[in-house]
Amino acid sequence: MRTAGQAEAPQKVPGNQPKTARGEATRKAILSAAERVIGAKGYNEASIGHITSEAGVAQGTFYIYFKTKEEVFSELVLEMGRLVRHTIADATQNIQNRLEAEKAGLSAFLEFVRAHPDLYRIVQEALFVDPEAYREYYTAFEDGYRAGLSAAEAAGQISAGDAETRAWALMGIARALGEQLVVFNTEKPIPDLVATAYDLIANGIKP
Amino acid sequence: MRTAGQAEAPQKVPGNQPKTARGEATRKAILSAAERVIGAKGYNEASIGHITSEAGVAQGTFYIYFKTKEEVFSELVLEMGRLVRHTIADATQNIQNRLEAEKAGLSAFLEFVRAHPDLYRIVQEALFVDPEAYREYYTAFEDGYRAGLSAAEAAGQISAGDAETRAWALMGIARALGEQLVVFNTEKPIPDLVATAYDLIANGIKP
DNA sequence: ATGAAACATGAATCAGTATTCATGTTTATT
DNA sequence: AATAAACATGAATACTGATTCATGTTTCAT
Repeated sequence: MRTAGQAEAPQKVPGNQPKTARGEATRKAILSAAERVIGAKGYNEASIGHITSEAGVAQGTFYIYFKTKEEVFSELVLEMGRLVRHTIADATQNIQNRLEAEKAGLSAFLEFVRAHPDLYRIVQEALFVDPEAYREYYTAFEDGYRAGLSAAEAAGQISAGDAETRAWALMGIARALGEQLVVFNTEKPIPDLVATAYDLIANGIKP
Repeated sequence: MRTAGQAEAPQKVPGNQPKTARGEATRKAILSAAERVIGAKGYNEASIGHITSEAGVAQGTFYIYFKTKEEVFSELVLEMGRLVRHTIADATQNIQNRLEAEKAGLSAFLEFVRAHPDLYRIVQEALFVDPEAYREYYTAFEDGYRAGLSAAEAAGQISAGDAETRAWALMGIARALGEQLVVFNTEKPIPDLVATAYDLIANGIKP
């Protein structure tokens, strides 16, 4: 475990790591069922019974792999964070110009959100179920974002301005548009959303 | 109703409207206690017992004024919506220039959020507890926002661009900065946040 | 002043559901 | 093929907490 290669937080030990292929598969099935069920019903309405029956295992099996209901939830939030950051990093890593990277990153984020609406809602709910995971999720983002903006400013690719506040504002834009897709089911195609947002981010709205 | 003047939604009948001054006071006490308790602990952790004891009344008294736990929650979300819209409308109504109005509105919003952190968290949680109230909250905002942007565009006060998407993006910025205050407890003074955000909104970040 | 409507009480009900556990079954190693 | 460790089961436990209700108390119109 602790996956050399990525090196994520080494703190808390998971309930139980599977030691055979069968166990591995069962754990994954439960995690994936939890994503769907919690994403759809919310944390409180989603019972262990719902999750295990969706996963096709007995109720007690859940506790072989997770200590508590909250633990599986936290794991989902962490996974969401890793996936999103990875997706965005992939989409932007070869782009030198910051403004172009901004556009590509936003687009990749929105595609991801549309493909994983459950994970999106789970992160929202983390504010109440697991506040620390929630803060970590956004703080990890903000760290990278701010660093990118500072570098771009130093390189003269963007104008001067407080990188931290800008990072939060830009994340807010992405989040709001993601919510359009997942919660409000807008008809607008992602490229249109990205185009409008990009124009706002690059040029502002002054005449 | 699309809000002529005040005229809020007349649809659903509340559990029970008080008919005496005493009842009025008790109902208000419960509602206010609910705001504090639910805001602090979240919907699920906040029990009726917590709320009534915070309000200084017996448990059964709750059900004289509210049919269910969910009903008091929904009422809080509605109240939050009314208050925020009212606050922003007040702060911007005498400002002709759209960009200036944007700045004043954002500032008023952030001050409000700082003064009512509980209400802010309650709206977030509505996505799971009462999704319809959540959508109404943001849709009501968006309606006004979009109309304002369209008018400003027609008047040549801002550049051309899709008003709906812009409205969502700008709301996203406000929301993200509000979260900075309430969830992440930033040290930055509100005027600094507003200044950075305003520069972004007006001019963008291109060099 | 008085009776009916409003309001208030808090103990009892009732249901849901997270978690545990005693008991089997499967897998991997020898 | 035998055995210990892993894995799986689902019924039983244990507890929480929303809602109800039978019984007072207060308010107010007459």
